[in-house]
This record gives sequence, structure tokens and C-alpha cells, in this order.
Amino acid sequence: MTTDTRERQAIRRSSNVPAYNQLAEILEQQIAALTDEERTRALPSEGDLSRQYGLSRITVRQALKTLEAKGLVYSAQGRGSFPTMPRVKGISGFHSFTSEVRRNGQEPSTRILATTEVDGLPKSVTEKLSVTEDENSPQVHLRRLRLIDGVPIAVEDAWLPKALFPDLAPADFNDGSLYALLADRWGLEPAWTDALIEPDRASPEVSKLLNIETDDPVLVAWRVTVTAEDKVFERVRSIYRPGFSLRVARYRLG
Amino acid sequence: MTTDTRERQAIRRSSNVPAYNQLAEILEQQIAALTDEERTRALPSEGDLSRQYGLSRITVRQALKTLEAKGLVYSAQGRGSFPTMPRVKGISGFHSFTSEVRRNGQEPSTRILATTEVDGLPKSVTEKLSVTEDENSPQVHLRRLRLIDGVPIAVEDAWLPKALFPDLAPADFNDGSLYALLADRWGLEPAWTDALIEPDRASPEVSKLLNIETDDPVLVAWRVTVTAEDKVFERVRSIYRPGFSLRVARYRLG
DNA sequence: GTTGACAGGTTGTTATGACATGCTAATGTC
DNA sequence: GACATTAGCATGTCATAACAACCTGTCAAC
Repeated sequence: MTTDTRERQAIRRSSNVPAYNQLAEILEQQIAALTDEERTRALPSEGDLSRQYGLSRITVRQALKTLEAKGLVYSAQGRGSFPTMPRVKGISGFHSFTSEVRRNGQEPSTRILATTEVDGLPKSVTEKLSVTEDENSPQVHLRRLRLIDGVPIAVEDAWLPKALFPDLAPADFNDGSLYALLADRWGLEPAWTDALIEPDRASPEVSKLLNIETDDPVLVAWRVTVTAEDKVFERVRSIYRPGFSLRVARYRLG
Repeated sequence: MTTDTRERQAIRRSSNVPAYNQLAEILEQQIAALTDEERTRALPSEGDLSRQYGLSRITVRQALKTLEAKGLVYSAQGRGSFPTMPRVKGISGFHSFTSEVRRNGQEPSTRILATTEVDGLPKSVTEKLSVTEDENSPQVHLRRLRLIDGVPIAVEDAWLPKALFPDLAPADFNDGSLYALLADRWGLEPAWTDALIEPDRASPEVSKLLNIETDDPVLVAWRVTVTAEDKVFERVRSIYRPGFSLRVARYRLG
């Protein structure tokens, strides 16, 4: 008496989530659970998936394209579609700090150092991140200390445009992931980031916060994050302590 | 007497280049020439493009999807498709050094410091870039000094797997872009990169090469580059001089 | 003047179908 | 046994079609 313990997940046609996104999510979960050995084998063919889930081939291809854009699979004509190999581990400075660190099995924490409202961006920011649009528009400025397992990792200055987040109050920053809050309340999510990364020496102020020596080598990242519709989500300057590695995974070339 | 000076480029149906790639290239050129002002206006609608170029809407959408994956445009339901704004300038450490610097209007040069063949990767590399596959396979090791306008910018150690590039000889490294050579001779192109970036102090050896002081803060990038079919193309460790900014443009989140 | 309904245009989703192109393994021939 | 051929299967490209969802400007009603 053998029963297939893998209950095949079905596509809910009545859902407002598109079928190809549902399929992409199912496949993403399955792929994430694969071992290195299993990753060398092809995924089910487009025809198989089409039959199994009752979708047209165009919808199946759309799901695979989604995963390909994320760098999770690749397709080879005549052979099939295959999972890709993960190449680096570590914490990315670009995604949500909270969830990234947690996924890594470590405990993130954040200490808010200051929250103010300002009428424009500092010159240092506009110089690094060629700002043309909302240079002089009101911003919420947020200074945070990021810690992993209690160890200070980075000093972060973030500027969020008030135009995009009406009624954003300093009190909102107190707990949890800022990204999660912004997604909940304004339905906005970061989709792309542009960054400049450079080496520097720790200033006396920063070295005290990070508990390192003045003039220790630090990594400075300037970045601007935009939504899928290319609206500026936030601008951030992060200063990372020595010994910390910034992960840039699955960066598309060409 | 008004003549339309813009000769509309046509799609060559006999070409072996897919129609959607031809259209994507045409649009990419047109977008690159736009001013910030013009970027706020929508592109021609999918229906317009379909009629103008004699393509089905599915093919037009495929072209737009290509540009969207590159971060050059975005689409908004009910409104249209729009170009995105470029946010950062500078030189990326991830693409071809030669062409990146040239596009920036500066003069790149490279001095080869050493080329050897080795039987495996150094432990420092395998530690940083969780290598599972070809750890002990033969590699060509290449040590280069990168210069911009005659100023030394970075010391680069690259390891290329011999399995992927049969007959790769040290003499091949002498001139021009390495990437161009690899594309010409083996038809292989880098598609993705995974990287770790960390701050460090310049060693005596590196400081001499970069013409800086020992213990100056430098930026160290470890990266592995793979082809579209997820085959390891090269592994590189780059050490950048102080004052140099590494650009990470259009990095996809989520 | 403000509001609301609506028309028209735009992208989003999904289906079916056809043929091209490339890879692999089985088959057949020598 | 070695090698060429081929059938079958995989993804790639492109077309037509229909409807859903969404946005904007117009115009009428209040």
C-alpha cells in the first residue's frame, strides 16, 4: 500500500494571483529543497508541467521565465530546464537586513540613533547618487545601528521621500522590519537598487558606534532603491565594520 | 517640404536573430539617446509597436520583457511602458574592465604580472566562494594590474577552468579584452556573477603595485562569474585602491 | 464647482496552434 | 566494435484570439 506523500499542490484558478506566479512559487519551493546532487537533473519538461497543472505551455513558460530572471533556473534548448547552483553565502546589504540575517540563522537587532525630518538631501548623497528629481523635497532621515547577535555591524543613514510615504512618522520605526511596514501600509516594495561601494577609514564617531579602532578599514555603500515603477524608495549610506562581507548574489551581466 | 529624417529601422525576418531581439536592440538604442525630460513620457504602446514593425503583440511584449529584465524600462498597467532613470555613474567591477572604462571616456590599460597553470584553487578562494564542483581541477591563473589613464586601480587574480577553455594559452592574454577573446574562440559569455565584498588594509606587496601606502584601506571583491547555462566562467579576487568606487547598477531585489 | 459614470486606450493573463532548432539516445550499417 | 543516421523529445519563436484589470480624460448630472 504505497501512498504518494507529496501532495501535489494545485493551481487555484479563482485566485487573483496569476497562475504563472502560483506555479513559479511552487517550483521555487521545490528547487530550494534540492540537494547539490539533485540540482544536476532537469526539471520536469514544459509539456509535463503543462499537463500536470492543467496550464497552457505559454503559462508554464512564463513561470519558468520568472525563475530565470531571478537566476534560479536556466533553460537549454533541446535538453530541458535546470536549477542553478548557489555560489556564495552571507548577508546582502541590499535586501531587508532583518529577514536576511534571520534566514542566515542569526539574530538581527537594530538600535535607532536618530529620526528627523529634513527639507532635502545632504550634498554627500546627491554627489554620489546623481540625483535629479527630488533633491530638495522633504525627506525622513533615519540613523540606525545594525547588529547581528549583539555585535554592531553597520551604521546606516537612510532618507525616505515624504512624497511617497505620506504620514510616515518617526514612531513607525520602532519595531520590526521597515520594509514590511512600508509594504503593508503603502503597498510599495523595493525592486531594484543602484549602489556605489568604496573603502574608507573609520571616523572617530563611527568607530565608537561599531566598537572598532579609529582608522580601521571600513566599507561604505551608497545606494538608491527604487520600486518596480522606478520611484525612489529610499537612499541609504551604510558603513560596515571590518571583517563583514557584503554579498552581491545573482547579479546580471551584459 | 518636411521629410522624416528618422528612417525607421525594419525587422529583418530572414535574419537568424529573433525578431524580439532586433526590436529590443532598436528600442534600447532609442532609449539610450533620450534626455531625462523625455524619459518621463511613455514609449509607443504595444499596439503601436506591433503595427509599426509588423509584429504580433506577443513578440513586442517579449522585446519589452527583455528590456525590463535589464532594468531599462518598466510597464504600468493601464498607462503604458516607460524608460527608467539612470541613478549612478562609475565603473562596475563586474563587467569587462576594458569596455567599461572606455565607455566612461577614460583609457584602460592592463599589465600582466603573472600567468601560470595550477592544479586547483587556492584555499582562500574556495573558502569565500563555496566551491563544490571543480575545486581540484586544472586552472589557468592570471594576475593583472588594472590601470585607468595610467593610474593603477586594482590588482586582479583570476582563475579560469581549463575544462571550459581547452588550449587556453598564456600568450592569449597579451592584448585586448579577455572576455572578447573567450567569446570569439569558445562562444562563452558571462551572464551572472556572485560576489563578496569586504574592506581590508593594503599589504606591502599590494601597496607597492597600487602606489599607495601600506595599511591604506582597500576594497576586496571575491567573485565567481557563470555563463547563462550556469557553468563557472572565472573566479576573481580584485583589490581596489582607496578612492575607487565600485558600481553595482540595476541589482534586482526580492 | 464637484462628483460620478463611462468610453476608450493601455497592459496583464491565458489559450491554441504551428513550425524551427537543438540535443540525446536508440537504431542500423559497416 | 565503431560510426553515421534518425526518431523523438526538449526548448525557441511567432501568430491569432479573447477577455480581465486598470488608468485617464470627457462629459453629464447634481
